[in-house]
This record gives sequence, C-alpha cells and structure tokens, in this order.
Amino acid sequence: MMKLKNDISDKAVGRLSLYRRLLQELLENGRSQVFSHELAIRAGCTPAQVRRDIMNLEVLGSPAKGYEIQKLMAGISSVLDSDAPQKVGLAGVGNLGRAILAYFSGRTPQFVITAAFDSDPTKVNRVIHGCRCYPVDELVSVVREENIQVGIVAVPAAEAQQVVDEFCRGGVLGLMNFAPVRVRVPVGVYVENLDVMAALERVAFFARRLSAVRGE
Amino acid sequence: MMKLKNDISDKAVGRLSLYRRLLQELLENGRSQVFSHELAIRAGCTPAQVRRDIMNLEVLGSPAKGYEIQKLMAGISSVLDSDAPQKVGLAGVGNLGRAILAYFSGRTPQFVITAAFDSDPTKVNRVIHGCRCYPVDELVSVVREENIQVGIVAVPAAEAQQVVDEFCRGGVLGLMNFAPVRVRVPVGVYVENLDVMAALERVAFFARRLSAVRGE
DNA sequence: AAGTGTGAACCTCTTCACAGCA
DNA sequence: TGCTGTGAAGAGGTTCACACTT
Repeated sequence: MMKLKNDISDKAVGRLSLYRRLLQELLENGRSQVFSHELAIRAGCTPAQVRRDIMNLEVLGSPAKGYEIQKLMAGISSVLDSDAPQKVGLAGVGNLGRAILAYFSGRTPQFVITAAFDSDPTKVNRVIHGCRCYPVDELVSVVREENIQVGIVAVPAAEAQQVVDEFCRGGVLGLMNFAPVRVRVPVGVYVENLDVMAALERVAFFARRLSAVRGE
Repeated sequence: MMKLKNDISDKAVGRLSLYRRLLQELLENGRSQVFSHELAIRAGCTPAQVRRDIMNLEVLGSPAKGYEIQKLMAGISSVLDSDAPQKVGLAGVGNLGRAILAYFSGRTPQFVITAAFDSDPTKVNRVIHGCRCYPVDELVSVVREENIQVGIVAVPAAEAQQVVDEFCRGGVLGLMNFAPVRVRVPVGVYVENLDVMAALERVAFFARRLSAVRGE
C-alpha cells in the first residue's frame, strides 16, 4: 500500500490558497522574493507555520534571499490545481448564488462555474454572470454530461439534501454546502460546510468573552 | 485570578449552534427527548463528541430517556446568547450583503442587523430586507450611537481593511470577514474569516485526492 | 547577523473505554 | 441492556529551538 504523496492537512491546504493570493499581490507590487516572516504577517500566522506549510511544496528558500515568489506560486499550483481547469456546478441562483457567480466569474483560471441550476422559471435558460442557468430537473444530466466534479449548494435548507443527492448521482467528487444543515453523502464524496450562522454565533460569543476579560 | 467559566473551544461553540438548530427541528417534529447518538448522526459527528459538548452546558441526561430537548436548548442559549439581542452592522450591500440580510432578517431573535452600509449612492437611505442602509461615511458614528458590537464585512478585498478599521473605531468587539484577505485589528477584537476561495480550493483538492484513492 | 529546514515538545481537540445508573 | 459522564489515551496541528547556510 503506497502512501499518498499528497498528505497535506485540511488547514494547510486552506493556508496555501491564501498564500497564493498574498504572493500574487506581492508580485504585482514588484517583489520577487519573500521571507517567511513577511508572509506570516500578511497571513496572520507565525513564520514557523509558513515554513512548515512550504515544506509541503518542493521549494527551497535561502537564508539570504528568502523564497522566490514565482517558485512558491508554481509549487502551490502544482499541489492545489488539477491539470485542467476544474468544472464547478452551482445550485441556487438567489442572492448568495449570484454573489458566488460574480466572485468566481473569470477571476479564477483553476475553477470555472460551468452550470448553474435553479427552480425559478424566471431564472432558467438565462445567462447570469457568464454562466448558463438550467432548471434543477436537469442537474443530474448536465453534471454528468459536462463532467462537473464539484458542486456548490446555495439553496434553502429544506432543499439542500435533495440537491446534494442529485449532485452525487451526477457524479461530483466534492461539495461546498452553504445551507445551514448537515447533508448525507455517499463515501468518496468530500463535503465542506460553510455554516454562516454558526460562524456568526462564534463571533458574538468570543467577542462577548473578550470584552468581559477586558472589562475585569 | 478567577478562571473564566466560559472556557469553551471555538469548534465546540460552532457545534452548539448547529445542535440548537437540529433540536429546534426535532421539537417541531413533536420530539421532547433525544439521545446523543441521534444528535450525532444529524450533526455528522460522534456520540462521544455530542456528550463532550453537552458537558459545557449545565444539563444532565438520563440513560433511559437521553436529554430533554427543552433543557438542552435552554442550556445552549444561556451559553451562546447575550442577555439582550446582539446588534450587528453589515458593510457592503452587494449580492453577498443582501444574501446575508435576507438570511438573518427576522429569523434570529439573538441577532439583529441594525444597520447596513454601502458607498453606492443608489443604495443608501433605502431600507433593504427591513434594514436601513447608511453611507459608509457614517459607519463609525452609527456603530457608536447604536452600540453595534459585531460587524460583518462583505465588501470587495480592496476596501476590507478600511471598513474594518472603521468598525473598530466605532467600537465593535467582533468581526466576520468575507473578504478574501486577512485584516489587522487591535487586540481585544475577535475576527472570524470566512474564506470562500480557500474553502473551494480545499473541496477541489480533497475531492481529487479521494477520487485518486478510489481509482487505484 | 539573520533566515531556513526540521526534530521534538507542546497543546488542543477527538475518540476510546468503562464505571455508574435507570 | 443500553445510555450517560468522564478520565485517559490518541490524533492532529502548532510552536519551539537549534543546527545549518549565506
């Protein structure tokens, strides 16, 4: 049983994504090298954390010059990106869905939102932010035909499980779920929940606690 | 130095928020008791995890009947909620901002989005999803006057730091940041980043890896 | 002198395992 | 018998500390 080479932790992958954006910004400001402590301050973590994360890439730095930004970005891409741009399907073209479409529209070479789905007849068969909107009935067939591998769930809680089931029947490998519920998926499908309600409750809780500490 | 009673972990707070929603649903289905394994399956975690989390509340279950749902919900509320409904300010009334307004509008007694802010003159001084929209220039003063304690940042990356600075000058204790950058805040302010880009990259990465394992 | 690469310590969160109980 | 409550073990992630490099 060969051990997978890509044994990078969940959190590390998220940080690599962030580093890449920070590096892009540095590059645009004319920089070509960077030290771990510079990236750390921008990413809000420690220099040791940055160096650990870079150990996941096949990139070496030098004590004198730090890391070459181009090499770091190439290293991150070779880990995070697949060979071809990855096709993404979006279920739910409400405010959130449109925000997601606008956000990814054209800006990300590694992802293309290939198809959107909605049950509202006034939305289907229109093109929104450059993306064709299909009726949900066609979700399974479009996902299968287009070979869409990642699904984004931006529908109300009550419809989430059904949409997830259809994405899975269409053959997606991963799902990003914005609905405030937990969904069931077959083994072999990866789910990431973005629970905004829980996040806001965390903020409120820790904000209150911090202020209590300050006030004492 | 008295130890704080509320020493609950970040993740536990997020799960308590989820449990509360699941319990509400059970209650609506006529249930009055629940076992840890039932909650676990709905929350996507283990029964042991659920019981650990419940140890943070002052609620006891019985081996025969499990936990009383009403008591659990009261316990969660006494930990998560502040005495009065918490006031929240929202910066950025684009698609994402409107989705957030729609989502929290009226549905959550513990949070009220009291004020929204935008720089677009066609949006200011209108009422959107029941929330008054002010010009960003007034952010600091409105936040201060209304005693808003939590800020949501739903503006483009380039404007995020400025909006955060203003929220902090207005005196917020916590921030939820949807912009794809890390922001600097004074000590005593809690920040939660919801990095959608990083989340999508995680999904794509682990989906690809799962499928590689399956395919071998 | 200052920064990288990394073994080891540390810390946090999760799961196990079992005593106690209805 | 089957579940709760929890000490203890385990897993995972972060930080320390230092040899090595320029």
